[in-house]
Amino acid sequence: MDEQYLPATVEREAQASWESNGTFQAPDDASREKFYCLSMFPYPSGRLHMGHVRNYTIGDVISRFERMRGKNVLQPMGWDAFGLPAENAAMANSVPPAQWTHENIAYMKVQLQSLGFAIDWTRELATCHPDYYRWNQWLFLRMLESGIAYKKSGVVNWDPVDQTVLANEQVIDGRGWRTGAPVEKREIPMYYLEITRYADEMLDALDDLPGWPPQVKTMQANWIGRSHGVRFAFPYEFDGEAGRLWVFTTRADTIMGVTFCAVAAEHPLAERAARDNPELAVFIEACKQGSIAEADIATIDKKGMPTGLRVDHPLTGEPVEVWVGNYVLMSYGDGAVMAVPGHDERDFEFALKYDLPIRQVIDVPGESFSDEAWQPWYADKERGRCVNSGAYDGLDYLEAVDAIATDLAAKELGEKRIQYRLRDWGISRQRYWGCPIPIVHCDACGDVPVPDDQLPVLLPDDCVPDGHGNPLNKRDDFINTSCPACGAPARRETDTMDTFVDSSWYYARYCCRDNDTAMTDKRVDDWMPVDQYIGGIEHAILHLLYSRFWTRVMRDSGLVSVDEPFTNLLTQGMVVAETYYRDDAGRRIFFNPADVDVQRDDKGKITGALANEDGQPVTVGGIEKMSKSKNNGVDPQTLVERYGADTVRVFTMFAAPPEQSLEWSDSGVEGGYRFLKRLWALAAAWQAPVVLLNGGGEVAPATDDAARPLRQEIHALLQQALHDYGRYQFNTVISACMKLLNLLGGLEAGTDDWRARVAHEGLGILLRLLAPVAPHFCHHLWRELGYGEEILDAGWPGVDEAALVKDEIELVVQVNGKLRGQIRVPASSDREAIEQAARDDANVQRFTADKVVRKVIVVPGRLVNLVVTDAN
RNA sequence: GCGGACGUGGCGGAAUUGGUAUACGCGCUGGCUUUAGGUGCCAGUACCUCACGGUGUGGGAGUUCGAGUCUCCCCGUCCGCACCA
Repeated sequence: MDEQYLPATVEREAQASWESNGTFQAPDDASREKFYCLSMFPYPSGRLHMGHVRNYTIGDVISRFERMRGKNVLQPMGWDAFGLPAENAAMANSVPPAQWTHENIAYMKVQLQSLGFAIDWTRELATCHPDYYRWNQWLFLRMLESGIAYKKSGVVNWDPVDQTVLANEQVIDGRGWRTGAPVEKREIPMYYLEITRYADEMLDALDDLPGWPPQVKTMQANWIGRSHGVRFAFPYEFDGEAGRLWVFTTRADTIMGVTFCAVAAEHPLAERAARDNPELAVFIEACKQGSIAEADIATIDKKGMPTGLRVDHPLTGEPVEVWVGNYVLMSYGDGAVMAVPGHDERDFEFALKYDLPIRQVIDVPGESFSDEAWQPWYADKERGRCVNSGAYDGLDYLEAVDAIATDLAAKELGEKRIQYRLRDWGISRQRYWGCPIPIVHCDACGDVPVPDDQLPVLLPDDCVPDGHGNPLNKRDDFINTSCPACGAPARRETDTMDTFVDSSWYYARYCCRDNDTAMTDKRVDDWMPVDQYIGGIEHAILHLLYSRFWTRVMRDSGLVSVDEPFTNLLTQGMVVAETYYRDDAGRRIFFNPADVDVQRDDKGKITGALANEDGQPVTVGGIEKMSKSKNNGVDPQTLVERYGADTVRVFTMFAAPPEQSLEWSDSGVEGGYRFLKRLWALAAAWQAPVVLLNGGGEVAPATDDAARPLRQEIHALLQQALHDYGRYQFNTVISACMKLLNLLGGLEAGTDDWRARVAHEGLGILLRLLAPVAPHFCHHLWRELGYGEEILDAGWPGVDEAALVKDEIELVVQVNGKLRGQIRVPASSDREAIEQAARDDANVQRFTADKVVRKVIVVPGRLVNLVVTDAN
């Protein structure tokens, strides 16, 4: 074998071998134990970034690990190929999004292959392909039939200059990103999916997902936001016209503290009041400025204006002023809220600002009410009792809510109600590069679904967006069609679907990608659910919730038999790196980490950095997520070319556990490379004796006494590595591999038989442990040293329990919890013997001599703690 | 604003889940090898102290024989918020 580790050669050969043997094609064989390992598919943005490399390396390590444990592993890959960036690139380069997307896919596929991922490429799919998106359309039509899909008006960001709908991302500080014009909210008709129909089921099912991180489940539960409360109405009569202002509250017990109501700017009452109140009309118009993003709405200055209208308190009949509030959302509940400034912080601030009355109606133990000192204390449901509330005085939360709901119901003005924060999913996008919504608009028949036999509605692939609306609207060949119902000339819907639709079921399609007559088939049930799903924490809510919803819709349509798509979920951390910059005439210029030289003091502490181009200092700007704007990204391609894929994989897995953020470090990569080179050198040095042993059939482990301590350590490290593989903590797996190498490093394998056997056993274990992480490297050495043909099929190493047995154990001795000594005792020692040995230790006696031992704690295998006090 | 995380040497991180804090790697210091080296190898490296010993896991309190780990309060950083994917 080569004395030198040449990654390019090793990796080329290994990849060619896997390719020609079809090693990673997962057979549809339901008789074998399956493992479906899935990483979130990439958006084909152009080149792989380190976040992709990390995501797919984690998935690949798990796939190879499960395969070596004997499972039939499916690891597919595809492309989330519709989306906004392709339209932006089209505008910048005058290239159709389709062409740009396909070129990116071709390039990134080569990159993925160069990293040696164990992917079954025969199942590759792209969501922009008609074979895929036709099933989006087909299932959408089923949802229309079942009523899950429906049409209603929704609010979008509108750029009045470009006359186009903007994504939240395209709104910067309330203005359109290209025009700088203040963005307006505009209502348009859209299609919605009734995800709220599954709100209860999806919420309750979270308890049955033990393989999901608790924080993700908490986030989903909060997002669904099931709350128990009362929906009730304030009756009114204006100019002889009677009506009801409906609101929802979870704090019906505070209803007697209502001092005003607030409605959204789009609320009918606001519009009515504005008819003869120009000032209010101006205010309402102002409220309609700005983006629809909830984060923006929630952080704006809370402003309001009185409508001059008064409604009646449903229980007391007192008049209650109605205000318009810019913080009230029309899309949530009924677009109106009751305000109880005495017991709600936001209402309290609003009341102070506009000098509205504040009334205490809940007793707050230990707090006294006064206008100056009152802190709006959101009375604890367990403790607060009603005061100043007439008939409800003295009732606790539950009693008060019951009594008030009963009284409201008697007047037919309200009832208890369960409400969700979750809103139905609006899927219409006024964009070109997406899946067409299969609807035809006919003057006579209205909105007519496209019949199944006319699917797919093909998206023209040669449009070039120009930033002024959806280019499909200018494509007569797309728009003009005939009505499927009456045959008259009609127009196609030009809205496309949210790209979250595409990503809501791709995991199922991998299982039956070649089926051109049905969305799913039996093979989907054989592979599903996904055993391990891996992706960024940023998808914790939306993508995962939509996928859980879509799976249930498919289940209820008889397309899959599972309830949940993903049994286990791993949310990987971000890839971050140091930033470097200079401020130049008000502009901040960022330097790539590869283009600066870091300065350190004698202790290795960073003192500054110099730019390579001119040797002048740059500012060290802190650790940030790798991004184009901060120019702190590292190109995986360059690294693979310099060090090989295995080194990149080793570093990526070693630098941090999968869930934590991973900080980039050039010297850390060097460390990974050094490790592989040292291991290679060891294998080269041991080649002769190991190959000799492997040539003679089954190799028995060394039984000599001299081998015992080494074998004990080898198997202890193996045990730790197996434990950490089991919990997917790969950084400590690699740590164990490094320790194994350090341990084996001093062994002269060629000098006698027991050393050769220990070397053979240790190296065999090490190569298999490392194989999922550095697959090309281990594949190569496994063959070179004669262990066998394919390390993937070599079987997973197991701990030799007999080798772990120790004659003597070490224990530490504490006195009052402080470390005072170490003792060695026979492993068979009982509690008394251990305690006596601890008391006898010379250094321990220094600290116990003039004290009284009150208590002795013996933790087997770990420590002895002597609790002492002064003699008196 | 709401929701969810995180905080340990100069740095990334470890701590078998309440039991020796800092494993492994990087960096740094010193030495050896090499024609040379940005290669390789060896040793040292939390802080204070000559030492005995003491201190130390963002800050403050608490539970415990024992807390990085559990509880409460505070500070800081990061992620998501429905049209980025």
